Amino acid sequence: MAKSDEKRTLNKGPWSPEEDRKLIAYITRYGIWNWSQMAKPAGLQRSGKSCRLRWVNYLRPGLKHGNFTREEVETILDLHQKLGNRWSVIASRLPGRTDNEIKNYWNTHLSRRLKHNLMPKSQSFQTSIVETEPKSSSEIVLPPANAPEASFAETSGAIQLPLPSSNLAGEIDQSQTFEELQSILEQSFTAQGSYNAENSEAINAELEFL
DNA sequence: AAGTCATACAACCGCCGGAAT
DNA sequence: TATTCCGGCGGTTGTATGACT
Repeated sequence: MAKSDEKRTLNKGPWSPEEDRKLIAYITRYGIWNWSQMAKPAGLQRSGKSCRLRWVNYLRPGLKHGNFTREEVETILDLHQKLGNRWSVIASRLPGRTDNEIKNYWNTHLSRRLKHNLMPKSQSFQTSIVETEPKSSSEIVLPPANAPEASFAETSGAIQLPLPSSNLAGEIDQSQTFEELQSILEQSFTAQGSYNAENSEAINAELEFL
């Protein structure tokens, strides 16, 4: 098929649970070797970029989703003040969070607040943070100080998953349930010595919605 | 209840830098 | 050295959902 035809037939938009499952299964079995070439053998009509984005931002084990903790928000504010829009650098300081997630959080929650507070950046954030119920959705609300702390387990970057030679390699097929995939992912992390309870929670969270 | 507006966030696009050839 | 390819980054858009009138 010509490249232009391939481009035309590529899926766009939201990922389906089935596509997620295929990507997880493929990466669990073969690891990450070349995004642009992985999609086809994985059975996905997606661009390599799309696959990479989906994995990095949502499927990768160890990711946290949901509300940012007070510590995380403070870290974002602090680092953004120092670094500007260097989201990937900021994300590297917030294990389990992605640059895209932080960027979205900034754009929807924090930047508007900055705009409304026509004060020097360094002061505006400190004084605009509220710790009670928000008066409007645009107001920054920090979690209580006793909220669970952010995990600092290292989770960023590509992971090394077992290759086909491992015992896990032959265990995945198209009819695999997510419970089974979850188990295999956990085994993958155990095998590489990076599995822990936080990974477990993250894997659960990732697979739950599927 | 229906229509409109605002918000949140998943995903895409274009660009850039580094590695490979 | 020049070219090509790939991965990564930041900006932006599209859409689903909730709030409001």
